[in-house]
Amino acid sequence: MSSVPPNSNNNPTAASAGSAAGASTNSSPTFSPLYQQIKALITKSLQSGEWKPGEMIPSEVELANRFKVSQGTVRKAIDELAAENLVMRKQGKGTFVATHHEERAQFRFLRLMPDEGVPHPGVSQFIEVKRMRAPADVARLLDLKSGDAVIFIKRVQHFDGVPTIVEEMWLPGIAFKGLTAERLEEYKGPMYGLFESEFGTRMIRATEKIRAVCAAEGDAALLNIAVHTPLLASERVSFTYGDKPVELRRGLYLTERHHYHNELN
Amino acid sequence: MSSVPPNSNNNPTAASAGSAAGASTNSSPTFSPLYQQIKALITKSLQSGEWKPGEMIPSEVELANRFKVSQGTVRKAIDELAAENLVMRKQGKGTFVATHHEERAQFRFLRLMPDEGVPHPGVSQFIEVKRMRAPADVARLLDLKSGDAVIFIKRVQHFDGVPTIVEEMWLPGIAFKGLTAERLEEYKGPMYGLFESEFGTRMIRATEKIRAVCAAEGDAALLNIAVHTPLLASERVSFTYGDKPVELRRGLYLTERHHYHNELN
DNA sequence: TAGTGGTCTAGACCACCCC
DNA sequence: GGGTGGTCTAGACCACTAA
Repeated sequence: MSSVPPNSNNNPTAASAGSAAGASTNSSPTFSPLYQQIKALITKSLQSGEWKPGEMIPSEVELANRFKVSQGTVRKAIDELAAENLVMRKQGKGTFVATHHEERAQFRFLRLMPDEGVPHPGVSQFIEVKRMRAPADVARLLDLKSGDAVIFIKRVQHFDGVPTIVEEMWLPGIAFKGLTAERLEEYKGPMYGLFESEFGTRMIRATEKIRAVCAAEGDAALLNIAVHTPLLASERVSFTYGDKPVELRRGLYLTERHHYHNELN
Repeated sequence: MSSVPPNSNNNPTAASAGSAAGASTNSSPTFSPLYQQIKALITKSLQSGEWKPGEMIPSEVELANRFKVSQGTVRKAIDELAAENLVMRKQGKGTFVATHHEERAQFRFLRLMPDEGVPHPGVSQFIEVKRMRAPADVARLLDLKSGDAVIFIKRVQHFDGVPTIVEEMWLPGIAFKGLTAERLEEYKGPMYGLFESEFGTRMIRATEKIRAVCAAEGDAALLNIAVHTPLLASERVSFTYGDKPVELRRGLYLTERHHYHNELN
C-alpha cells in the first residue's frame, strides 16, 4: 500500500454507490473530497451518540486506520468540525465532543453583556411551563405541523438581582417529553446543558433576528420597569445536527445596564 | 536539501534574533510556528500596500520560494488569512487581496436585513460633514487624544424610499484629510470602498454594541416617525490592520420593516 | 497547455499531558 | 515513556481557469 497511485476515489465505507472514479468526463454533481466524507461520517457518529458530549473521540491515528485514509485527511476533517464547535481539540490529551457544560460555552448563544464587569450566568425565575399545541408561526419555525405538541416555557432572568430578560421558549413535545418546571428548577447549570444531558438534544447553531420594541404591560411588570421602556426583542431559532430546528426562543432584553455584543469579521 | 533533518527553527527573514533551536529547555515566551511567522510577513505586505486590494498576491509556490519554506506552510498561513477575510482564494486563478468593492463584502458590516426581499444597498442622504475636535468619548474609542481633529459625518440611509438608518461617524482627521461632503456624494458604491481606494484605509474587523432606545425629536424628524418610536442603537468601532481603530459609527435603526440578523455558531 | 489553488499521502519531529 | 494533537516537509495528482 505504499507505492500505489493514491486516491482511486475510495469510499471509506460502502455508503454511497461509488461510480466514476478516474474518468475525466465527470458531469455536474461533483464529488465531495475525501475529508468531507470523513467529516460526514464523524458527524454521524456524533449525532448517533457513539461518542457522548464531553467524551474523547478516537485519536486521529485510530480514525485514520478505521477509515483507511491518511492521518492528514482525518486531521482536515476534524479541523472543520472544531471550527464549527462540534468538537474541541486539546493538545496532548485528545479531541473531545463539545458540550454545553463548560465555562467557554456558557455565553456562546447569549450575547447580552453587562456594561461593567465580567459576564456571569443569571438567575432563572420560571413563570410558566406547560404542554400546548403549536401555533402556526411556532410550528413553521420548528418545522412541525400546526397543532403538534410543544413544551412552552416562560421565564425571567435576573442579573445582580435586576430582572433583565423575559423569554418564552417552545420545544418539540416529542423530543422533550418529561420536561417539567420541577426538572428545570432543580437543575443547576445552563439550560442547554440540561437539554443535552437529559434529552439528548445538543444545540449546535442558531440564527437570531433582533428588533427594538416598547415594553407592554405584562412584560413591564415582570421586568419591573415603566410601560413603553424600549427593549431589544430577539427571536432565536436553535438547530441540532442535520440543521434540524429544535428550539424557538423569543426574548426581551432590558438594555439599561447591558448591551448586545457582536463581532463583525 | 532533501535528507537533512527539517526545521532547524529557521527564521524566514532576519527579523527576530533567533535563539534556542533544538534545546529542550525553552522557557516561557514560546516560539510561534513557522506558518504564523509567514502569516505575519504576508500581513505586513498587505498593510504596506505591496499588493493592493483586488490585486492577486504571488502564488503559493512563489511565496514558498521567497520565504524558503514548503508550499504547505505557506498554504496554512494563507488559509488563516482567508478565514479572516484578508484575502480571497479563487481556484484556478490565484489568491486576491480582499476588497470592499464587491457584492459579497457589501453586507459584511451591516446586519440590518429587510424582513421581505433580498438585501440591497440603501441611498445615502448626507446631513452634515465637518471637521471637529474629538470629544473625550470619541477620542477614547478611536485611540486619539481628546481634542484631536476628526471628520464628522451624519447621514440618513433610505431603503425603498423609506428613511431607515440615521448614523453619525467619526474618523481620524489625519488619515482622512480631504474627505468632504462632495467626495462622499459623488462617490458611487460602499463607503468602505471609498475609504479603501481614496484614503488607503481598509476596515477588516469591527465590534458592535447594541441597545434599544426611544427616538428623540431630531432623529424622529429625520426618520419621519413618531417621537418615542423604539429604535436599535448600534455603536460600532471598526479596525484596520494591527487592530487600530479607525472609525466610530453610531447608528439608529428603524426595525419596522427590517431586523438585525445574526448567526450564532 | 500551463498555471493556479485543492486534495491526499507518508513520514519526521515538536509540544504538551499524564502516568 | 508513551500517547495525543501540532507543525513541517516533499511530492503526487486533481479541478478549475485562461490563453
